[in-house]
Amino acid sequence: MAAKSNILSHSEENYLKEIFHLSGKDHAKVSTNSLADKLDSKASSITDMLKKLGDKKLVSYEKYKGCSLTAKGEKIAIHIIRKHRLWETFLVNKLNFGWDEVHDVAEQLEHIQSLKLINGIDQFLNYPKVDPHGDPIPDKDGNINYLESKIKLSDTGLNTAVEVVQVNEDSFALLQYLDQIKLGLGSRIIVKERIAFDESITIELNEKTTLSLSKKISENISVKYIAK
Amino acid sequence: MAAKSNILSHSEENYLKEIFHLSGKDHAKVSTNSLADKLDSKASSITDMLKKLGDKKLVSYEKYKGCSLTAKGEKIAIHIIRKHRLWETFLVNKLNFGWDEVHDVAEQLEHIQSLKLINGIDQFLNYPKVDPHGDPIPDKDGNINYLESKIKLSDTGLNTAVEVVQVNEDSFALLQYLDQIKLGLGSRIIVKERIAFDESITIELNEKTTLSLSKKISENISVKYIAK
DNA sequence: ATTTATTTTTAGGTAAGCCTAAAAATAAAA
DNA sequence: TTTTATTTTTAGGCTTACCTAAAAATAAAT
Repeated sequence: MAAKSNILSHSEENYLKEIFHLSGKDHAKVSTNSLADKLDSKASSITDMLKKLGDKKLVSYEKYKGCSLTAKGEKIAIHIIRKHRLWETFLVNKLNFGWDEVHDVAEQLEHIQSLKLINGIDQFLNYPKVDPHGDPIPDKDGNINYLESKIKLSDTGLNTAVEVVQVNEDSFALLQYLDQIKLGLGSRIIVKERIAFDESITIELNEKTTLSLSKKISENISVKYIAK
Repeated sequence: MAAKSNILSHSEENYLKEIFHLSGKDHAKVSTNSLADKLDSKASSITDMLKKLGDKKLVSYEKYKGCSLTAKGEKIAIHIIRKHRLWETFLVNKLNFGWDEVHDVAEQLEHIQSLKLINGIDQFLNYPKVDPHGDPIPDKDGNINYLESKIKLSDTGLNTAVEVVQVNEDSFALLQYLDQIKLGLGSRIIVKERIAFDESITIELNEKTTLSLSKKISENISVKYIAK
């Protein structure tokens, strides 16, 4: 019996990571098409890979029923996400990358195989809790400290002070725009008005600027309420 | 006509790097078998790849005549070596890796694609000139500052003070042994005796220890003469 | 100059990870 | 419930980067 290698390909790692993201906190089943979408490939390719990951016991997969991560698969997914977020933090904090410049590089760095390296980076950064977009960084045991009181800006009540705690890192264009209007983690916002027609909002930003944000933007920004 | 992608696979990059190393400063032709040896693969695989790299104009290749890098191929090879050595330096200087622990991780990191990243690391390290094994780090334009007066310990004259400037990074066992006997970059050595039978040498190390080194070890350590 | 040994190439095959097109299963609508 | 639409899977192909075994070219030895 050949010793199973235990080392996963970049592709396999990306599948696990994406299943984790799509599955969400409730560990919901993930459909073939949604994965194809996120991974920029075709449904038939997804089916192939899900079979393989199923055989390796990293994913629970039943034909036509979607998939979810096993404990083993989830552990690996979380470790990849840990690496991704630590590298992003390193790039921003130590090498002066902008928060809009880190994603692609981190997608490469997350596949580097070395516990000593990533734990070294963690220590070097003094064990950061969140990455430059406000996403929690799993610790070396895989624990993730979710901010419970996090709420989407699109769901925020009117005339209440909130603080930006997280933004979606997936869109380069969004991050660039937020940079431009000087909206970042820690920014203070009061939603002044919500327009029924398109669900856009008018906000007061950092006690200074007043501006309008589309629904699409406000859905990708998360905040927490703060004592005023 | 399809736009050629310009991005090389890890495998292609490894071939270029290895051809550069085997070719040496005189740009000698590299044989198929010597590459197969270094790359841990079979001659037939090498032939396949040399054809491909030849088509891409990264390598000059004529059947049965060996290969050498084109200007374009050499530029890429040097860039990969730059990345490898900068990462090794980062691991040792910033993350407290031992010089025997960095090779495998650097082999992975050297393939990360981002000029901003590697130039950022270079700056962060304050533009180091040599890596932890004493090998010169190419600058961002590809210039390599070879130490002209470098000489192998195996070729050093008797009773003359020399200083260790470089050791071969390829062997984990060698680096570990050197660590053990406390021989590192900057160590001072005087060769006291050379045994004709096996060409082993007896050295005085750091004005303290006296010990014997095999020919194989002394060939993998380079030194320069110093004023005593 | 032949013969022998070594090196290199060709021919044909494999596994991973993707693809398209067609078939099958499931979900939604009439 | 039957039809229609959507989702997912199967079947068969492609490319990359390997492999083995056999053939061809080159180098070394007699």
